[in-house]
Amino acid sequence: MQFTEKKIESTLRREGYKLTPQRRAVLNAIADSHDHLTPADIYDKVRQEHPGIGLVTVYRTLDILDKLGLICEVHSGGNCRSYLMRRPQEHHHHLICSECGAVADFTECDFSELEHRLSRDTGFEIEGHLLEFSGRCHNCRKATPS
Amino acid sequence: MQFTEKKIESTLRREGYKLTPQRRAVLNAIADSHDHLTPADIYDKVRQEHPGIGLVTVYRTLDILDKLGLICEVHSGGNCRSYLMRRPQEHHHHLICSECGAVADFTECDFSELEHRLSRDTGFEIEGHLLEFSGRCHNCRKATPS
DNA sequence: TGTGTAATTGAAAACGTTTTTCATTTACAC
DNA sequence: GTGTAAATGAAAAACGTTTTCAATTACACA
Ligand SMILES: [Mn+2]
Ligand SMILES: [Mn+2]
Ligand SMILES: [Zn+2]
Ligand SMILES: [Zn+2]
Repeated sequence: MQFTEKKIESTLRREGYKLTPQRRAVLNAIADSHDHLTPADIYDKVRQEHPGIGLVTVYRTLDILDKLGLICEVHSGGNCRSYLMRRPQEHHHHLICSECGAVADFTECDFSELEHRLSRDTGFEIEGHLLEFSGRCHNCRKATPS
Repeated sequence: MQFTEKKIESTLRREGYKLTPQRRAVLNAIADSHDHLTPADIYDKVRQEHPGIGLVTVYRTLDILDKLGLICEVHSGGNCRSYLMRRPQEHHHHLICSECGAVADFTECDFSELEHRLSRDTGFEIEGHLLEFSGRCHNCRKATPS
């Protein structure tokens, strides 16, 4: 923990970000929890020790920490829905371009083995799954080869 | 297409829902597109033929169609983030309880083969993936065995 | 083919989350 | 210490979504 925290602080500094008490507080809130915390969760936790912090600062700090790869953003259930016609036996998954948002479909996914194992290990009764790959699509690769 | 549409209309009726022009319009908007449409997308499309429809009605219709299993909701990128500390080499995935939201972690995922194939077929350069199982957790199963 | 009624609709307002704006404060290089 | 650019927080705007409620409408039934 302390190790990780030190490393994170030095990363911030190295990237030219100032190390403010607010950032430290957000960092600690996340580090102290083994759960996923929403921005609001983090705001609430941080305010206990640090009343007066602005929610805006929490958002800004999260953006930075995420951009630096120090925390990771989890795509949790909520307001990010889109819909499509359910066509029978058309279970499929997506490849999404991180640059332009282009979507390609694919259908391959065989999780029967993994589902058995997980079910046994966790007691969950598995009902469905979500599989998504992200990457750069053909067009974006041509446009800006990295 | 016509077939699917007819089936859907009869399903609505069978479940006691009235078949209004607005519902038909939302249905057609989704059926006509092979893309995922957000509620706002659908609203825009529907309004072309059916100005005066309320966005509220779109939302309500989507809820119903989803509940009946006629369309499916896709978890697309957007505003549903939560954060956790990125611990090195801790790439992992989630099992999420659809009833209480409990989360269990697991680490197994080997997509190297699939990634190769997808990359070849689609031209995407794959950078990452998201895998999530949903189901009912141990506690929820004990509480309400289905 | 009317008629009654419960379901459905849309305007408006409320809501929760995230972003923008801007004046004030602060970290830190010198 | 001092100067300066970066960071903060209050407030308001901007989202996407839900609630409320009076007016409208689909459809079962006479
Ligand atoms: Mn698709
Ligand atoms: Mn986890
Ligand atoms: Zn692209
Ligand atoms: Zn549960």
